[in-house]
Amino acid sequence: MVTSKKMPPRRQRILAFLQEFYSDNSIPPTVRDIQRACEISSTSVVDYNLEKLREAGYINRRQDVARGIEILDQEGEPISNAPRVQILGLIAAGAPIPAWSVEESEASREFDTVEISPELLRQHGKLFALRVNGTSMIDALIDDGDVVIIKPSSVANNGEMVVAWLKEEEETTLKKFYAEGSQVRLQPANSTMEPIYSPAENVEVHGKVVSVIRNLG
Amino acid sequence: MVTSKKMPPRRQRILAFLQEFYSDNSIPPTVRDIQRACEISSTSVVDYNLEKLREAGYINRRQDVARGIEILDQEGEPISNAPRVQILGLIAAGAPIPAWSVEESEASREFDTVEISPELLRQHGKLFALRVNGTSMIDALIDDGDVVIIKPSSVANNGEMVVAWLKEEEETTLKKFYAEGSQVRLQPANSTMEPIYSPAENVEVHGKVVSVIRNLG
DNA sequence: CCTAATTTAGAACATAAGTTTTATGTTAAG
DNA sequence: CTTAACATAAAACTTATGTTCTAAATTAGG
Repeated sequence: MVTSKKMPPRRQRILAFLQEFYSDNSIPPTVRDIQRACEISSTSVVDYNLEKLREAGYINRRQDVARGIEILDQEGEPISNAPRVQILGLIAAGAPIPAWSVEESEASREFDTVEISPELLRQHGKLFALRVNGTSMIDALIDDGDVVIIKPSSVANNGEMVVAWLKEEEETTLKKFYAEGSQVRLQPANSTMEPIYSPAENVEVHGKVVSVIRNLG
Repeated sequence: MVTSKKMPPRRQRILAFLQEFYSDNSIPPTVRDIQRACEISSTSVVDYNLEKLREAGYINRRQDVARGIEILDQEGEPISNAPRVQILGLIAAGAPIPAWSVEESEASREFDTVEISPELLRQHGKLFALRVNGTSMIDALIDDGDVVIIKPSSVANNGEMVVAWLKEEEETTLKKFYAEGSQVRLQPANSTMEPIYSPAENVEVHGKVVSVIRNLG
C-alpha cells in the first residue's frame, strides 16, 4: 500500500478531481463524471486507473455500488467532505506571521490542515489557520498547541479578537481590539489581565480570529 | 419550507436514517437502502415520503442521480458527513450536569449539535458536548459560549482535564486532575491561577475534556 | 530494436437505483 | 356516513452507472 513512486499525471488528475468533486457535491463522482472531467476516452480507462489508485491505498471502492468511491487519508481512513483550511504556520509572541500564501498548493494533500464546520466557511469566506506556539496567548484564553482559525483582514471593529502585529515590539498577539482616538487598546480576553495601549500607527491588524480549536490528550 | 407540524413517525425514521447512513458511509443511501432499513414495503412509499421531506425543506433530491439525496440543515444548506455530537446542555460552576442521556433521542434533528473531526471520534469513541455558560471556567482557558467535547468517564489519570463535580460545594468545574494520596488537586489550566484541593471522596469525575471549540463573531 | 508491462480505446453488458403507474388502505373533516 | 386528502402497496419501467472483454497504442528495460 505504500507507494513513493511518482504517479502518472492522468492518475494525479483523477485523484485531485475526486477530492474536488466530493467537497463540492457531498457525493463521490461516477466513473463517467470522472471520464468527462478528466477528458478520458473510455470508462474502462477510468476503471483501470481507479483500480491502480486503490492498490496504492489512495481510495477504496465499494463493489457494484453507485458512487462507491471513498477517498482515504494518510491513515487509510475515509475523509469527510467537511471543508478544510490550511495551517499556514506557527504563531507566537515575537514571531512574524508567515505571508498569506493563499495560493492553492497543488500538492495540498501533503499539507497540514484542519477540518472546520461548513457554517464557519459559509459565514466568513476564505480562512486560514495558525497553530499557537507557547503560552504567550494565554491571556486570550489560547493555550499552547491550539489552532486559531483566522479570517484575513486589515481592519477590525471594536471588540473583535484580532491578530495584531506590534511594529515596534516586533510582536504578534491575539487580543480584543478597541480604537480609542489615536490610541489602540488591546484587551486580553481574560478579564483578570490588563490591557495594553499603543499608538494606532504601531498596530497592524492582520486578521480576525473566528474560531479556536483545542484538542487534548 | 417552514413546517412546525409534527412529522409522521415513519418520515421521522427515514430522516434519522438518512443522517445516520450518511455519517457512517460517507455517501447517501439509495431508495432501496432506506426501504430495507426502515422496513418499508415499497420503493414508491420511500419515494413518496422523500418527496414530502423535500417539500418540507429537510432534504434536496438530485433528479435521476444515484444516491442524490442531500440532507439540509436549518438554513437549507447541505450538511457534511463529519460526525456530530449532541450538546446535552449547559455547564456552569454551581450547575449540575444533566444526566448523560446517551439514548438516541429520535427527534435528534431538533437538538443542538456540533460537528467534530472524524479523528476525534475515532480516537475516543462515544462523546458528547456541553456549552459553557458564564466565565467561571476562565481559569481552564474556557470562555463563555465555548463548547467542550467530553468523553464520559468516571476515572481520570493525573494531568487530564476533567469535568469534576464537587459534592459538598455542589459545583461543576473543569480542571486538570491530580490524585495526591487521599486528596485530589484540581489545577487550573492557567498557571497564574491557584489549584484547589479536596478530599477524594468529595470529587466525582464525570468525564474528560477532549476538545474545546470556540466560535467568535 | 525487441519484448514485456503498462496504459489507452471502444463497445457491449449487467445491474444498481431512480421513477412511474395503478390500486388499495387510513385518516380527518363536514 | 361520505368524501377527500393522506399514506401505503406491488409491480413494472427507464436509465444511471459499475463491470468486462478484446484489441491497440505507448512506455520502460535490456
